[in-house]
Amino acid sequence: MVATYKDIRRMTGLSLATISKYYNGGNVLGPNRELIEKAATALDYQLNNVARGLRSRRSMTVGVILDELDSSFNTTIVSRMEERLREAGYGTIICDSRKDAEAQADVLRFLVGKMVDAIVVVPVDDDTSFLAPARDRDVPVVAVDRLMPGTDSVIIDNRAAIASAIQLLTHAGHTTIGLLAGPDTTYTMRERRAGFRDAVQDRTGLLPRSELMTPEDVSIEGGYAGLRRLLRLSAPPTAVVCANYGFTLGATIALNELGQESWPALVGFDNLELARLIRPRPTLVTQPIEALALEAAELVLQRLSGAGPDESVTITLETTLLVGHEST
Amino acid sequence: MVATYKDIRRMTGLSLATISKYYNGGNVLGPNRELIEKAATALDYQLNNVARGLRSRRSMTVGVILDELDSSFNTTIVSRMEERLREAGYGTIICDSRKDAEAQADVLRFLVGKMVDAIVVVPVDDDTSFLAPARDRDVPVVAVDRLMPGTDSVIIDNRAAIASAIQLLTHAGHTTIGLLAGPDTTYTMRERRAGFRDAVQDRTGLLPRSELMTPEDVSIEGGYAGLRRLLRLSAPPTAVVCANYGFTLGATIALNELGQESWPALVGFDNLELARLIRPRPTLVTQPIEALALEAAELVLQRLSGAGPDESVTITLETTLLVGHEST
DNA sequence: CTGTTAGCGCGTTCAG
DNA sequence: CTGAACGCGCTAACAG
Repeated sequence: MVATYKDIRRMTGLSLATISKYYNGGNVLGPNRELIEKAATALDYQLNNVARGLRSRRSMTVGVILDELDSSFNTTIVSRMEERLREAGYGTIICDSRKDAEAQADVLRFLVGKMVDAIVVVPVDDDTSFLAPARDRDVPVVAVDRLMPGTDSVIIDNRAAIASAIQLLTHAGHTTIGLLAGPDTTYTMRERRAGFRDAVQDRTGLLPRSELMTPEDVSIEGGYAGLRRLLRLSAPPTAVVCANYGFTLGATIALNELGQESWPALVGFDNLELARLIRPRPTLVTQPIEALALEAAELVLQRLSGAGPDESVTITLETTLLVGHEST
Repeated sequence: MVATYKDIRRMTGLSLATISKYYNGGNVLGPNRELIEKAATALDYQLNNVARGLRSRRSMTVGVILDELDSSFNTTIVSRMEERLREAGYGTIICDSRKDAEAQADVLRFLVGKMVDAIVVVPVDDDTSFLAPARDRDVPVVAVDRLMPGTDSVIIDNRAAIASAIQLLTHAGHTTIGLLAGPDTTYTMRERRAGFRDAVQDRTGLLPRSELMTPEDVSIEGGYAGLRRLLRLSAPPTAVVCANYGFTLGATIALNELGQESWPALVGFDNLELARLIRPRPTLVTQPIEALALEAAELVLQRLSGAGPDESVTITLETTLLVGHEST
């Protein structure tokens, strides 16, 4: 049987209230503190967080919903966030929505039912209606990597990220540049495509032809097919920007299957580890993923402590451009 | 304010016991069921799992401790396990031990304090003493990818996995084969090295020279350095087996930096996605990672339901060999 | 089948 | 600073 306050009372003769105070930072006399500590170690006592949560209406857990778990971006987010939250005493319950909106709504309800104190989400798309159960119960929500109106968000400056890539490429003399990006249904892709269009117009004075920025499936396969399509155009691009990590992978696979002569310059996204594996070594738009995670964690903790403004907060971080070899 | 049984009682006139029975699968008369259902939707009622857990002594969460989160192996494990456990109503709290034994002991205590109903762990090393707090409180533990005496374990047949690789290579005429593996401090590496030694002796009649199987740091860098070392030997191997995914990556990076002529045959581990990216396309020992996760989840659920034998259970799964190109 | 009565382990009033 | 008493929301005996 697991020890409770009652067992400590039996050993120390103190009352439950005093013991409770000891564990909650109240003032307890020195001798009594020692009594409690001795009893606790003797009994191998451990606070019961469930009972505690019942009274204090806090489960000391936060829920994290990811659109996929098999991505280095999300893995880093979870790892860093979990570390920070645990430091603050919170457990992290993760759920994978598998990029499925219905599953996402399900797991949100699941988490709300689990009485999580807050929810962090990398959402499937821009639809925020699935958050209703959380809002109804005043469970704070923080979105990562998506700007969601009325919700705290931690994002990167997608337009600036793409613009930095375009600047590098135009500076190197490229005038026909292709983009591998997904459909405009998610904030991230919409911003990156818009950033591409604006930056190209800015630097060349012309809007990019639409065939240079046709939406692809958001997947490695999409990047693969997209790159091949771009190179088959009558006026193919001499440089290609990949709007995320999967596209970068897919495009690289396609390049590897082609003759070396026909390689366009490539600018990819994320994952430094990979850069060493790939020929040609791509230039990479590098997101501050760990910082993103930490900002999100801090935002959660701030909301949980009741601090922070009434309106929703948006934190925007900048990317850096890591220039590769053979690619510009 | 969130609704409780009392609110439902007020709306229906029924007693708390009846409402409880309704939510716990007891027999409740049709009209009463409807009354409760109507009240519940009107009040937007949701069961309070914390209160429930206090009575029933189950938090309906399981803790998962990973030695690292940034590995496709562990990511797949978590993703599949989480899915299955959620299906059964359990939340999954993850913790990253970052391959640090002390951190591992800390998070275990953290999870026990969070009243998790069971713990799944991919342990840092073979030392099981850190599990004591869980054992003391009768929290079932399942180890994944490590054989731990006295603990339920789900593992793969590491010796057979390596043997299948050696068989392929010797069949292709290789007689001098190198191994990239870590030190013998973890079960997995110990088994794979032993499997290598035995299989080579089996097929060639000779024990492999120790310089062909020197331990390397378990990392991409270790694989990189190890492959270069092997190729600089006076009698370098004509084929190399990589004992895990990181070594496979590192070795491939090293190969890419060398001239094509000097490539030995390579057999790697895991990650099919990667295979398409790499030249030469390696032969891969493929672990049934999803099956591993599902077996672990089922084992947990079985223990949670009180079933299963008194002794600890070991489940062993087989790997398959995915033969690549240009590599044998 | 339903209602009544006790708690689960802890935090929080209030007196003292 | 300490103790007694109550209740958080729910489940588990019992009666009826």
